[in-house]
Amino acid sequence: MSDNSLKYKIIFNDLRAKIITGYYKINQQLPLEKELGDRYCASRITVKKAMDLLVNDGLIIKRRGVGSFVKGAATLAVSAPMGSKPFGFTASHPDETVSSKLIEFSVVHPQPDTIKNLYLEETDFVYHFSRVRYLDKQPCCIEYTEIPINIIPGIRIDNLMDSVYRHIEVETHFRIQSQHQTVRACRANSLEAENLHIAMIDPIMEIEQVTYLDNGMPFEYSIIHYRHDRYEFHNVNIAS
Amino acid sequence: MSDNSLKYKIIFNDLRAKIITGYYKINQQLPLEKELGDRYCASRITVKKAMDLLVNDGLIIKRRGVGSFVKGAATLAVSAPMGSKPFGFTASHPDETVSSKLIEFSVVHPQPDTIKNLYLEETDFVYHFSRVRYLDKQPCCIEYTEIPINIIPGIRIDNLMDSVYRHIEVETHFRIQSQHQTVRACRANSLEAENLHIAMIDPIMEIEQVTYLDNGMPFEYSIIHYRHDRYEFHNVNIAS
DNA sequence: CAGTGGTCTAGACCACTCT
DNA sequence: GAGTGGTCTAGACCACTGG
Repeated sequence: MSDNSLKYKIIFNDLRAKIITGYYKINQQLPLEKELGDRYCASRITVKKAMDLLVNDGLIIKRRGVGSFVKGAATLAVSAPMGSKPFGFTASHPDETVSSKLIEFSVVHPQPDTIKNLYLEETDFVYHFSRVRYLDKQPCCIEYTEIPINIIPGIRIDNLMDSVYRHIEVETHFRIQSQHQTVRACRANSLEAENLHIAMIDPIMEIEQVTYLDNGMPFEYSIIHYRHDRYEFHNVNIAS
Repeated sequence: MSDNSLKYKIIFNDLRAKIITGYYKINQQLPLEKELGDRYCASRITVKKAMDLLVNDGLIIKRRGVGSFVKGAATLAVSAPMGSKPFGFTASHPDETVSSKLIEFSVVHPQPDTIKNLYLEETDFVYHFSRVRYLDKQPCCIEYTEIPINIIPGIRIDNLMDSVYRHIEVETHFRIQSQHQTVRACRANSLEAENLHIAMIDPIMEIEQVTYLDNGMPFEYSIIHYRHDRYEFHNVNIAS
């Protein structure tokens, strides 16, 4: 999966590292596509593909007739090395200690929002669970999740104390391919106030998300409520 | 600008419209890249480029050895037609009546966050203004903005009642090229509570953003506070 | 005018899925 | 084995920038 020996990924990762570490400085011009092609023994098209990915991540801009330049916000931009895009709470925090407290775990019929987003029937069954998630012992968010038992069978309590996504990728031959998210602000309820150690008037960042397997099937509907001081969402928009 | 006679944009827009209108239904297989190439008189590479853009927008998935399929969340996905990516409040709400109330407008030295994000000196001058923004007369958000006078000269009060971005694209030869955003939840202050017609305990969606011209220069630092019930943020993540 | 990146093609080969 | 999409190339032409 995600083979990093591909030329365009090698070039992307190499240029990305040189930008982030400051080898290429802000506003500095990058080598020309043709020259990078020679350097990496790649065609101009392959170099262009790698550099277009850097544009999408907000690290560089390209100006026709002029050249390519490191963007001002390069070090702040949302950019991960190719082949290591993280999905899920555990994978998103590799440098911190992730722990969980299980609030609820049952098998029930799906909620209306789950039915709608995962294309289920009222009579289907789903794993229904909620967890408080901690980073280095500090409460960070509460997740409310439903996963159909037909798609991902065999979830047990010990999976919930660890990473559910890891269980899925290990126990099935599927990979997690994509995630659609909606971000909102809302207020905490009493359960959240107690478990996240906040006041009920404190704001909450709500993420509503549907996660997809690599066969195109949506397998998870989840609402995540973050402490507002433990989460922010980064985004880059590029004109078409 | 953004020439829509390009083949890959035509193909992207056409397929996108057919997915959104339901001509291609959820989970339905799209025609093969080769067949679409014949149909649009384009090479397979050009068709692939258009379809990869659909993947990025969350409208389809591609499975090697199998084909391409309309994604479940296709109609909910974040996708705009090529050549019409909107930047700014006015352009993002073409179907509603946008109006503004000016709270403050002055020329001052930049705030520390502006200095840091736009690479200014303490001794530079910026336009400093804040506006309440209304959709169909309903208060929606407050924007707090600073723009260096050296980069975009000639902003006047009547520009602030309209779209500042439109003023920039009309009065300068620059285009707005990209925007880096950070999204958070926070609480309203008394000014916001009064102007947005909400309570001080109500949550707020905060967008902190830096906007770039097509020469790579950041020209605007802005904080936008939205009513939590008038804004949500959509996002699609694709594994690399 | 020379030189940049943008688009597009034809063709090749590979990795993968399904039967 | 047949057929899909993924990667990569060499080469062409175009649009744009700057001197």
